[in-house]
Amino acid sequence: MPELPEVETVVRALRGVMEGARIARVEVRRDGLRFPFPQRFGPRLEGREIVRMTRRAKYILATLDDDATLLVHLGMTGRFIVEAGEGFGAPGRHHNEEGTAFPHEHIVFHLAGSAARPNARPNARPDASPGARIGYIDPRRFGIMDLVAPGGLAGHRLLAALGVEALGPDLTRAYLQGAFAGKRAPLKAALLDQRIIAGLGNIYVCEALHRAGLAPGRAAGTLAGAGAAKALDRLIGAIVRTLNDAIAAGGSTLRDFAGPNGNSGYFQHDFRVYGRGGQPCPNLACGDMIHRMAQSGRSTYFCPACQK
DNA sequence: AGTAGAACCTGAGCGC
DNA sequence: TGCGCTCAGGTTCTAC
Repeated sequence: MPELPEVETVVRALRGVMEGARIARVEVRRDGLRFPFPQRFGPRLEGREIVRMTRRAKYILATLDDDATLLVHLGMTGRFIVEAGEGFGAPGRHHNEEGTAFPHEHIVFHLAGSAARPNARPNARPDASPGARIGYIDPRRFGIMDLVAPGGLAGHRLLAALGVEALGPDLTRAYLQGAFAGKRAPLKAALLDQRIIAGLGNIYVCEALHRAGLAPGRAAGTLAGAGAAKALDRLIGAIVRTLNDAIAAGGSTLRDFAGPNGNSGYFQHDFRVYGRGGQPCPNLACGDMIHRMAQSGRSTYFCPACQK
């Protein structure tokens, strides 16, 4: 579940449990995910308090009380499952009958009980997570976990190259005019490029392009000219509205994803084009069908009549 | 320089 | 039931 709205949903859910809590113990069950875990990953986390949970693009950032940062990317299939301290809730979710871990649970964070957190921040809920257990599950292991030294966040190789935050104040007409100028790459590819706008993924690019009435195959550079200012404004508005609507819906749930609280998002019911090849265009006046095509190896869904 | 395609992994779904 | 094929929310490296 890994585009910006899903990551934001996860951060909000984890914030209520982890912010102000202390990490008592970490189970590290393999050497790494997409990349190897840093040296002494678990021991360096143990005993630390999580001061703040934030998000940058699709990255989850947990600031620790020693100013180091735990950086997490969910890849394609990464997810967290939170269980409150009292035994194991939701039996069978990720433990089998013998109580052994789900095969793809690679990391488990055991938080200290509330009594062990005298320094909990005012906005932390002291009794929300008595010794909560937070498991990280990721079958395909495209996810990332790293521990960034104090002051090293801005220069981190994964964050340094990111473009403007999709829901941030820097996503402006002027910025995109500069970024798209002279680009012959398809608009779809330009929007997926995290170096330009950080946070969009395949689903929300398709959705935003349909809302904006712009064709995914159109050269990005054609939106950079002064004559395309209105179209560019439409695109920015569509991106922001699509993402905000998705966040409000708790993200999108494909297949069996459930959020950390066991809840699933429901924005997938609001998809206008994604996964709807062969179905009628949602624009009532249109009457055409949603088409599916491959762009740089990924599925693009669009309405050839509405999107120009 | 810029772009398609493969690669990294596993699981689900479908047709036969 | 089982096999083989395609596809999947992301990112990065290689080859034209």
